[in-house]
Amino acid sequence: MTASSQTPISDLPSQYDHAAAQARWYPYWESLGYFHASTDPDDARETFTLVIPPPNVTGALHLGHALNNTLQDILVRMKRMQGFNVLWMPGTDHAGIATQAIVERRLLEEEKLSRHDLGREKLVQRIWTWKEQYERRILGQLKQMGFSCDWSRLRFTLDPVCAKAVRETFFKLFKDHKIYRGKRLVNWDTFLQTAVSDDEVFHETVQGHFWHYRYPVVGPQPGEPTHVTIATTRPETMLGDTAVAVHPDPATALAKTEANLGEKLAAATDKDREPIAAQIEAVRARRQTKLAELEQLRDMAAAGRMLELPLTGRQIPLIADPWAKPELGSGCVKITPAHDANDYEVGQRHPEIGAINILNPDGTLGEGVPEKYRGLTVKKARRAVVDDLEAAGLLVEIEDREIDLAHSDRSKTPIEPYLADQWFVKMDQLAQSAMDAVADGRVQIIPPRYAKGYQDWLGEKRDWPIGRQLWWGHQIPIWHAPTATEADLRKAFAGRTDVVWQRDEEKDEWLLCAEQEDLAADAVAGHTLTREEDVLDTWFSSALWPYSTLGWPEKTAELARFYPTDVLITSRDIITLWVARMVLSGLYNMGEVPFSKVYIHPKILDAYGETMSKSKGNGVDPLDVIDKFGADALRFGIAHLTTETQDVKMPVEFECPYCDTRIKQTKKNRTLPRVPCPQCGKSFSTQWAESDDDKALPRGAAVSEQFELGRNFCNKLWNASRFALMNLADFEPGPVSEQGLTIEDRWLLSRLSTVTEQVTVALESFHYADAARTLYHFAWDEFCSFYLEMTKARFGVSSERVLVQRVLAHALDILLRLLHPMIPYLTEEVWHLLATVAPQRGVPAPCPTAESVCIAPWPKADPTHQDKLIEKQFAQFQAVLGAIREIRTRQNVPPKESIPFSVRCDQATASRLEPMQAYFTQMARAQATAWGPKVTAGAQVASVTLTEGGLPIEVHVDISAYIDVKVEQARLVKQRDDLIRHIGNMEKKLGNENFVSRAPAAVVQQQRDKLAEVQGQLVSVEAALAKLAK
RNA sequence: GGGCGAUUAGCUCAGUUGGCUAGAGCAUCUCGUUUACACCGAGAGGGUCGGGGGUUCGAGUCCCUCAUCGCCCA
Repeated sequence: MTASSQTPISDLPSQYDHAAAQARWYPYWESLGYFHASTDPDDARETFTLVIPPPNVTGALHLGHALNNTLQDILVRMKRMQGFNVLWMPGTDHAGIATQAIVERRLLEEEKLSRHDLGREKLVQRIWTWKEQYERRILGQLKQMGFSCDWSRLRFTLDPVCAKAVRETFFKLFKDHKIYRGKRLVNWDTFLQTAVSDDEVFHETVQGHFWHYRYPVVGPQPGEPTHVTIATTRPETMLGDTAVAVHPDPATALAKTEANLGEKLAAATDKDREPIAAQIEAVRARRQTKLAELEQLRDMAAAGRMLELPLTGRQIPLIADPWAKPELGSGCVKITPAHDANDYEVGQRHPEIGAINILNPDGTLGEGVPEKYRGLTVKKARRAVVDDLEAAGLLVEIEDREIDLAHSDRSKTPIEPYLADQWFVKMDQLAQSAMDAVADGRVQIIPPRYAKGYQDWLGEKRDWPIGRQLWWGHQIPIWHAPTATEADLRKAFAGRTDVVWQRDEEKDEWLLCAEQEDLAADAVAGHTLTREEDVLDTWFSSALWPYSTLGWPEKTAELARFYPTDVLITSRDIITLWVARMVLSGLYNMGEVPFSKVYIHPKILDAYGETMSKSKGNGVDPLDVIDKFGADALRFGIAHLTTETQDVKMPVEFECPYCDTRIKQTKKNRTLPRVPCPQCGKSFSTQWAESDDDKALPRGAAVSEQFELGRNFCNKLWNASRFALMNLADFEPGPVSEQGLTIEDRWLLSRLSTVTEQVTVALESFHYADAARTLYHFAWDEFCSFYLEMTKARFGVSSERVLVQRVLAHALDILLRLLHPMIPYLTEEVWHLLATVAPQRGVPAPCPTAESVCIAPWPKADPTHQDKLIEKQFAQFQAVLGAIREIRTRQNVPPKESIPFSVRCDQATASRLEPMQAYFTQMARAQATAWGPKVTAGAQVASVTLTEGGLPIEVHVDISAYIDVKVEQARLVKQRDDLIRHIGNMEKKLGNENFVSRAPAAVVQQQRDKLAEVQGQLVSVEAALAKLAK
């Protein structure tokens, strides 16, 4: 494609058409293969690689993804321009539980079917359909945002290439005895009938009860209590009790509690004192009333006494364990190891008490409870148990209480702690290797504060539960052989290295693991093998992402060239779940860390500081933002906000589809199905619309004003480019000699060089906001507001025209290249337009340019252009111009009127500024009447004294035709007072012996110079005042 | 309960190793369509840097403490 499909320069619209540019240039880049990383052996370019954090296929992308990928694309595009062979590896994640949960929920809602009605194969098929649909949508979104991934290498965590890596890793771990099966208390989702990880659980406080009831002591001896009282929020779990615990040393425990409270009291503020004092009182009282009894129970526990467990006919032991808190309740606590995390720990310390599972996978009560309760749901069982305890006269009290209840994030139903078989990876050595990699700097986490969480989490070395009772995922490559002997296995797999086995003593069976090929049910003669049903945790496959995507375990050209990758850019919430696991798996499988740098970026929050989510209704769809503001504006806005310490707060607004009014999103309106527009009165629908009436309304997009900055900036650039292009119609390439350059040319080249350096450094160190702000300021306030404005006066001068055109074409060229990573579409659009008028351009000599800015070389700062003196001199010009403009406005000089002014300054400054008269005319409608040290102010002038560049410059504007003495006096008086106060402060400082003797000499001198300047200013102001008073 | 981070103009944010009278964008006010841009131009107003201590010649910046908010881990 060439620019011929673009509009001719003379017809360019005055607003940047982002939609057209997006449609034009993305296919262009793709068709020319710019995003494709090369494995050609003759390609000697250094590689630069990063893998995308694969978005999961649960749903569409949100602004968080936009941020994450914008930052990656900015880096990738810069590196590509710097000449690297860049691979940005794209892909998506199957997100096992999340995706299956969504498809199951829809299945139930729309067809009233459970997954069991459908069967494994059909359900998985449905999920694949879902995946295809959402993957397409996600990829479309990524492309619209302009991301330059190597799409020819697209991967999915469940595709055959990744599956091979997963199989290989599992096999290797199993062979290394790093995988085992054990019983663990898991978070059981009774709706989805699977274990969910801690990260998939959210807590909610609900109104509940605290039931107190009594267990009879078996054969109480004289003087002993006949019952112990326990309390629970979940009475039905008593059916699974296997002990009651009492503290082994209640006296010491109470004393310790009291001592702790005492310390707290001493440190407390007045208002906190009272409740703490009350607590201490309670503990003391308790020692009086309860201690003897608790000690007696403790002795009974030591003696092996038993309790009657009501309703079950079982007897359970009284045990001594510190989990029982003597200061709380009765001091005794029931122990249900199979259904409570703390009780499970107690069970580990007292293995003899055992554990009884009372639940079926679907959340009804099962084999472990008396006949009568079997098949009841937890809710019904709770009522039955409470009723039966009451009937038995054992219920003591029911207390109302707020309870922290765990819910599954996936099904939104309450979690039941549940003892289940689980597959684990042993983490001791693996975790250590990942800790070492960060500790010794092979992996650098940026900003470094995030390394602490990473190290702390790995330091616990908790084994990794990898099994999920799901159907969507990598099925665990284990076959159970309950009947075969090891001799059978040896015989069946003689000579094969791709099958290994281990004994599971507890289950009394052999576990076989097969490397890549599945085992047939009859693979062992005379025995039947059954495949493990569980699938692997999604993180198991994403842990391999940096090399599974490159084809490992095959020895591919990609793997050889692109592993290890360079950078990973991600969000802080998956540092442990994902980053840590990639590091340890990379070390384990590849022997090398998967990336050397991890950049952790901020999160996008709404105006209330809450994370955005569809379920809260405060989410913003990047496509809505693109529609409204354009992809470039979205990207620039994001870069501009990505600072190091702050999360990105983004006030969300609805946009009325009728009248474009923006309506601030509130916690109240963000969950409504329809919202009325306060401007035009009509209602529009939101994401919550369900009824046909609501759905019929046009949708109000959710956007944020934060993107206006980017949109305005793009439009500014567009118009600046348009102006430049119009004036370059007769451009002729040629050399630019140093001698021909004016002060403004040299200023621009100097600034360009400095900015190039700053932007490069900022982007290479992930300081996106710095880079964006630097470019924004340079492009708008310097390139547009000064250089372009000044060209207006120069284009008409035939002797200057050619040179100005050459400098301008060069400046625009560099600016486009520096901006391309952030705003790729606009820069590409202009790049091609520029090529039509100035295909060869450059300073000092013109050279042919790249066909696309996407592959144009990244600008190099030319240090010979950097000139601090020129910048200072230019600043003087700006200051004089500013002074004239200020006086004009203040004195209400009509904009069209030209006014005379004079400047008193040293001769050198005068001879520099005097030739710039054309600009004072052009930019301030002012004519200089005199320049130099001998200039005196006329009678009716408004004056400003500048200290720009050290020496005072007095600007006197003749306003005899307009003067408003009062206005001028008021301003001067205010200025004088400010100066006097300021001088006072500085004199005080300089009069301080400590300051003069202890501060660095340079700082002291600086203060003295400043004082002199300001005193000079004061003299001028007072002189001006005196003149007005006449 | 432990850890991390934040608190600067009405709003969203900058502010390098402590050192010019604390900056930007949006919003507000005044004026404006003169060679690209009203998604624009010129100018103005607006801040006890969350509170309180401390270190220092000097604190938005360093230390302590309190308050509020957010996130992570128990």
